[in-house]
Amino acid sequence: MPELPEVETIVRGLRPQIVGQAIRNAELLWPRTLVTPEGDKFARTIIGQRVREVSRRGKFVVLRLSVSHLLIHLRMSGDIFIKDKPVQIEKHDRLILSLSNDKVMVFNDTRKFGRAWLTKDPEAVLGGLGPEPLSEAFTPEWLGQALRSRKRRLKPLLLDQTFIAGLGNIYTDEALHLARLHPLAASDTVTPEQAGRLWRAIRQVLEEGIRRNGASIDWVYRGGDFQNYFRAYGRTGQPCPECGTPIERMLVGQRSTHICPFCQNEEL
DNA sequence: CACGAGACCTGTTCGC
DNA sequence: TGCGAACAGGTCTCGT
Repeated sequence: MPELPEVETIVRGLRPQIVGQAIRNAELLWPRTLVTPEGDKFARTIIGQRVREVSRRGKFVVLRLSVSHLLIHLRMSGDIFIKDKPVQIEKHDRLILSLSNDKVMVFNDTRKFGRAWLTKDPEAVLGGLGPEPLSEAFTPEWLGQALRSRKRRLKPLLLDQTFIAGLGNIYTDEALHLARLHPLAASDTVTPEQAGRLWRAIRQVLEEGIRRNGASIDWVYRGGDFQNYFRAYGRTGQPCPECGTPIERMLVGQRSTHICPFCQNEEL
């Protein structure tokens, strides 16, 4: 489910409900969800700490606690809910934190890919991430130079979280379509003009995604409606919004990829 | 360094 | 109707 705009939407919803609350109890229902620390040390360490701040780094939800950080990555199917006590455990609930305001934070994750870290050194987990695409550090010049310094196909490079943090399959397809760039184009051949277009497109699709509270697909519905404004993603056979040519689906690095063969044609 | 394949999981949809 | 295959918003690890 979640890419940068979906995670940002979740963080914004979470923040006012849990900042300032103390953690009264912790239940780990699927042990593999927790990368660190081992077993019962988790509950012992987290109980009693207070939530100081809720933020996002790339696709990670970051809870700064009194003495540790709790990092959560939702991967494909993870989601976080705040519920009133008493809660009954639902199918696929993996981690439950009881708070001092009689609410409960539930991490639910159908496919069990999601992961959490409780650590005093969040940089050990987040340190390898590339720049935040909505930050000042992400400039057209930086992007152009970074693309030229590698020799990769554009789409897998944009999906690489050590290159830029936060893009996933949807927003990458959307950004490449908006920038009129082919997902297989070699990064070291992108001109400054094209890099500028890509920079604008990335900013634009992420900002619109956030404005629309993310995208809701399949059975995962969170209220976002960006899925109604997709240009390319998931629109195989439907007309390109720019030129009417049917959108085509192809495979790039094992990920399904959607392009307009007319607009995104710098490849052939 | 770049890339493909397979793994990790459960659930839904598609094709015969 | 039934049943296996394909597919899903992510990332890691291994082999070439």
